[in-house]
This record gives sequence, structure tokens and C-alpha cells, in this order.
Amino acid sequence: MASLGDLERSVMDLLWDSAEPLTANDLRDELAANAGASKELAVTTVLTVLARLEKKGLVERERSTRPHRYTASSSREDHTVELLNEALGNAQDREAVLARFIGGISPDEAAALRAILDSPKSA
Amino acid sequence: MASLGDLERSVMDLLWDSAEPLTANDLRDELAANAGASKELAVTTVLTVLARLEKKGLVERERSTRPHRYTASSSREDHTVELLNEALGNAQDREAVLARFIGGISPDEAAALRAILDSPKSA
DNA sequence: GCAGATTTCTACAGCTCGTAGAAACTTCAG
DNA sequence: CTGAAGTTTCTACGAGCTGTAGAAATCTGC
Repeated sequence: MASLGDLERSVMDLLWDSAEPLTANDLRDELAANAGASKELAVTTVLTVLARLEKKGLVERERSTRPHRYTASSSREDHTVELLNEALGNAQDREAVLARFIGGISPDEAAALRAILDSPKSA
Repeated sequence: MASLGDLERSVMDLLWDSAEPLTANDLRDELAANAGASKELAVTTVLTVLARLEKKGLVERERSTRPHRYTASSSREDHTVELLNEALGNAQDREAVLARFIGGISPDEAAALRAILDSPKSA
């Protein structure tokens, strides 16, 4: 239950980047703006996608207000972490994977990682 | 170009676990054994899946031998790392994600990570 | 109560995946 | 060389997911 389609992803990106909840119309407008005039989606299209994202648990909807307002149910980072864990899930020897993974990241990120590991975050 | 279907995944698992290249018949038999008698796939089914996996670049095929022999083109770990990077790919602030990710792994793995980071692997 | 905005329902085309038969091809025995 | 048995390729279909949206139902303010 992870991979998103292109449009679903675009919608999520907008929701993640927005501090405020957005309506379907807001999203339609933003999508049009971001993609140039080439993309003039029908509002029903956006609503369908939102309904699907809601069903997938990725967005929440305020039904109280009349134009329903949608928000991402978790941050982009948390979502990405979920993806990472999912990808790691079906790996038996996690450590071997992590080793290789670490080997491939930039020195900056390695430094950041070390800082995180050494930080007293595990209270 | 990442997610595999159930059967595709099963086939990859067998190929990854095998030191030797396998034929479609080998795979059909193993699949039947692993899944109990419930699964008696036609060989053509296995061949179709193998062809698709080959097209995806996940398996390689020896056409020289008569029953073609198939091998995974990269190790399970390398493949998983690719998935990880793919998941991270569409995240802007990789460090924030990594921080959260690290926060969620087990102490053992954290220790392993530290060891990896500190090791003189970057030759 | 109605017009306009909004949401829900229904639908379809394109793609992937599991599944496999039919047809073509290869190879070995006789 | 010829045919049978094994192997591979071609073609296909149904199910599920995604982009897309019209039609119909619903709501809301005037």
C-alpha cells in the first residue's frame, strides 16, 4: 500500500507543502499553475484522487466545512520513513543492506548520521 | 520501476537464494514445494514472469544452454538498497528523513551503523 | 424553492501482474 | 532424416490500480 501514481503524488506534494488544509478547487488551481496551462483538470478528477488518497490513509478530510478541506495525515518525512521501512521489511539481513546503503550516501549525510547516532535522542 | 508482484517476488527470492542459475522448471518445482500442493503453476507462467523480470533488468538469462538458465542480476541486498534510494529520491530533505529513520531502528542496528560509519570503508 | 457550488456515483481506457494455451522452435533417438 | 518430447515465444484474458471525468445527487445562501 505504498506507491502513488503521478497525480496522487502531485496532490500529496501540494498537501505536504501547504500549512493550511486545501480544498479540491485549491488543488486544481495549484496543479494547473505548477504544470502550466497544459493541465486543466476537472474538479471531479481531483476529488476522485482525494477520495482514493483518503482511503489509503494518506489524507484526512474535514467534512464539517462545506468545501471539504484536506490535509496530509502524516508529514512527508514520516511517509518517506514508512517507505524506507517497507523496503527494508522484505530484506532478511537488514544490517548488510544498511551497510551498503550507508556506503552510498554522501559524506555530509554520513556526518549527519553520526551526529544523530551520537546525540542523546534515545532518552 | 521497482515494485514486484507476488509471483515475481517469489521467483526473485528463489534466484537470490540459489548459488546456481535455475531453469524455469527448477523454479516451478521450488515454487510448488514452497507453497504446498496448492500451487502448481504451468511452466509457461514461470517463463512469462522470467521474461518480465528480465525486461525489468532484474534477472539475466543464459541463452546458450538449452533449458535457459536464469540468475538474479544483482544481489538481494543491492536491490534493496536501490529501493531505499528510490524511496529517498523523492524526499527533499534527506537528512530529516534519515534522522527519523535512524530514530526508529533497533539499538543493535544503531550500533552496527555506528560501526559502519566509523570503519575505514571509504578507501 | 431554486441556482450555483460541491460531492458522490459510475465509467472507461491504459497499464501491470498472474495465469496459461497455442504455436513455433530445438534436440535427440532411431 | 524424421518425428517425438522438451523448451521457448506469442498471444490473450481477467483483475486491480490510476488518470480522467460526466451525470446525478446533495447542500447552501438568497
